Amino acid sequence: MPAKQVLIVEDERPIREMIAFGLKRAGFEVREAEDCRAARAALADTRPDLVLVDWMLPDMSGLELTRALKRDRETRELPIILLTARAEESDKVAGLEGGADDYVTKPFSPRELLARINAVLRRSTPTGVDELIEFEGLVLDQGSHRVMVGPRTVGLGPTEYRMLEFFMTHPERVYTRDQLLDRIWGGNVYVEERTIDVHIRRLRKALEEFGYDRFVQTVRGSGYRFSARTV
Amino acid sequence: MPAKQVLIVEDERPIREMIAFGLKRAGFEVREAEDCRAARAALADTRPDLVLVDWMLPDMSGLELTRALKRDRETRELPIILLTARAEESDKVAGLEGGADDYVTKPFSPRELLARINAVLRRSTPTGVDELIEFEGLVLDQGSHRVMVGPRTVGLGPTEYRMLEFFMTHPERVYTRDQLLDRIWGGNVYVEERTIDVHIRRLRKALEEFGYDRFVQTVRGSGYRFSARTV
DNA sequence: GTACTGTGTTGCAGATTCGTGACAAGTCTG
DNA sequence: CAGACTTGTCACGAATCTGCAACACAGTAC
Repeated sequence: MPAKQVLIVEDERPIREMIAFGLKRAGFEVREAEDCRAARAALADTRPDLVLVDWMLPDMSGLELTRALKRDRETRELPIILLTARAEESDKVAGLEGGADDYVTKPFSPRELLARINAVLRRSTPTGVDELIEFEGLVLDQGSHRVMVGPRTVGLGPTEYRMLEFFMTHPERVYTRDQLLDRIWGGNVYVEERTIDVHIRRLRKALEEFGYDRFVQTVRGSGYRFSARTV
Repeated sequence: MPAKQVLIVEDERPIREMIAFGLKRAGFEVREAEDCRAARAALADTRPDLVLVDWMLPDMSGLELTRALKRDRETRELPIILLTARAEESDKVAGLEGGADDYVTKPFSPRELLARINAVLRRSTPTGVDELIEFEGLVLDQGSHRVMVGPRTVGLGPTEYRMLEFFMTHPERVYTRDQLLDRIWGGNVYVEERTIDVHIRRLRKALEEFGYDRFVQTVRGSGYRFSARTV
């Protein structure tokens, strides 16, 4: 079982680091964000397995962030735990109604926090990257998000590399060529949409060499999808 | 783009009709309900794209209705806009926490209402493709009937896909070929009405492959209806 | 029954979308 | 600079989708 990744959204640095320390010791991989903007940026990059959100944040309340994440299809499944101060506890109902999966009142013991996290993770369905990693021979180094195919990376150019990386972190979902350009080539580059097809082809070819066929699927009229399902 | 359907829940008839008039002029399809009970009945019949709820209603407060709708998995996704009188404005926070997507204070100009509606719809309705993805799979959560069409390559072309998508979101209701052309093909395309029949045939055929017969029903002289009832 | 209307079914040609190989320009390495 | 490697485009054929017409069948009115 690869390490679970937790994103901590908390503005007060000491608290944040304390939590991070505790989680790392418990075997979690930790990412940190000091406000909602940073959190969104982090989420756009990589999807963690769980998000810890402080109730009070400088730019947007944790509740609002929760609500926003639960509203977005992209992040709806993401388990969220709210951190609230005792005084704010009366708002816990609002917190849960906002879509949070659980809440923990400060001050809390590391043991309690861990218990909550594990409980929420157990509840949430793990059909995603992890499954992919374990199920298939492809190795996804969760830390640096480096994708390795077989003993050496062969036949994959940097672009196909990024493409595979993106697909592995966003499986089971169809992306239009437009979206792929956005998320793999990044922002404002002018590239023909059909170019995607060519890179898809190259990626497929490279994967085939290792017996990984049918992972990149075409959804006619829409785009492409990366799937571990045997179809 | 097919016309969006809005359900107005408002007990005072003049206000309700005024709003309805404005929305129709703006190209929306409008349904009306005078209280929460009627609203629920209407929702059981057909699911609109958005609901306008008055704060003060005879049988249940708009806030309660909002909360109830947001609590039910069936209607959770449904965007809701609350209509509040100026005096009630202090409750707006409660309204939003109850799950409403936006609120508008009376009196409001038609223009403002339209702006809010469009904003909410923009937020809640992803691009066509994304919507597809959401149904990719394919999941019809129709009450207790959960219908799934296997993963991709169901023999469904984009058009049949949109057709199924439309039917799934508007079940239990008869649509004429004319309406189907409007809402599935969108606005101004000249297509023979009989073409609908062909696509209906293809959709039926594809569904049959998965044992989902009799979902698409013919209403002779009128049109077609999609029903999840096993009849 | 007969005529008539509405719907089911099938085949097909044009249109659209995708897969694939080739290629020139660009980049990096030594 | 040569050579190896990447990368974006293009062109062409293959696969698929789409709307239509034509025919078959069912329901209805007389």
